[in-house]
Amino acid sequence: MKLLDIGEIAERSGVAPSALRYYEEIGLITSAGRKGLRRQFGPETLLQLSLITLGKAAGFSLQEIAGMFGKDGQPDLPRDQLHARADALEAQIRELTVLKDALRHVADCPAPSHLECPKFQKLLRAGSITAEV
Amino acid sequence: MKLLDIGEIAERSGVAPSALRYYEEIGLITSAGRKGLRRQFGPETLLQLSLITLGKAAGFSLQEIAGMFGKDGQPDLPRDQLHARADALEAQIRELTVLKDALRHVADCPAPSHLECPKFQKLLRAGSITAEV
DNA sequence: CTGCCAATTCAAGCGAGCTTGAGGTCAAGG
DNA sequence: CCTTGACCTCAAGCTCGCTTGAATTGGCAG
Repeated sequence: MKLLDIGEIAERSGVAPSALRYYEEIGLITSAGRKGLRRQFGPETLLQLSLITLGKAAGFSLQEIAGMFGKDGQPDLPRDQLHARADALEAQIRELTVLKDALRHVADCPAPSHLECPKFQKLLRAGSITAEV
Repeated sequence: MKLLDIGEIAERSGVAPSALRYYEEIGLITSAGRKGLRRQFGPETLLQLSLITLGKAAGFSLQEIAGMFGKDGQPDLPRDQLHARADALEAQIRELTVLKDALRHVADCPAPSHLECPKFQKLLRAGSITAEV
């Protein structure tokens, strides 16, 4: 099995070496061992980093991401909790869709004040996050 | 026009008063004026806060959110930039979908190591975030 | 008019997620 | 064998997004 050192991982994943060391420190990833002082990572680390990057973009904390996929990329969680996570993601996807539609609306609607535009308000309310206005 | 003071806004939006003051400080929202010392907010602030909350959940920084919708809830950006933002959101939605599917996969796939499961790898690669493994 | 209580300011502090810098080690190429 | 440079550790520092606390003000009910 071919091992990669931190610079290689950094370059191919786009994650800075300092960040990779930090991730290891908090137990989010694990190095396969050391060559001298140098950490050696297995290639699966690249896949894990894809997941981590993905999760971060989604607004999850590193702790939450660690909870979804253990250090080794295996889930620590029981199935139903994973599905619950997936459900939460679906909800978030719906919210993002609302935001996206809101943006498209403001880009296109000629109304003077979007916040007063009924269509716009309806969009937001569809997000179900809206406070009781 | 009915104005609300900060406590009312906080309660109805779920955003803490200290956070609201902070948002005003950084120019993300604007108060309609003061009654004595007390900030008074127009009801449209509640809608703005919905957008802000939405944007935060999506992983945007307050600066980025401010860029999408100006202080007054009106966009500062030209149409095409707004559409570009929306496009970026769509991309993010696709990524989230990948993450969601990945979670469902790990919940259901009986394979010993998901990172080695071809289906799983295909899922990740579909996210197009994956480094060249 | 009094007193309460919600609101104010301002400075300091906090947790997350890294980055930076100083000083040290060591694997590999010439 | 020697140099180079990528790696190491550890502590300190930084940005973001707030929260907390102390000291003060002032709107409003009684």
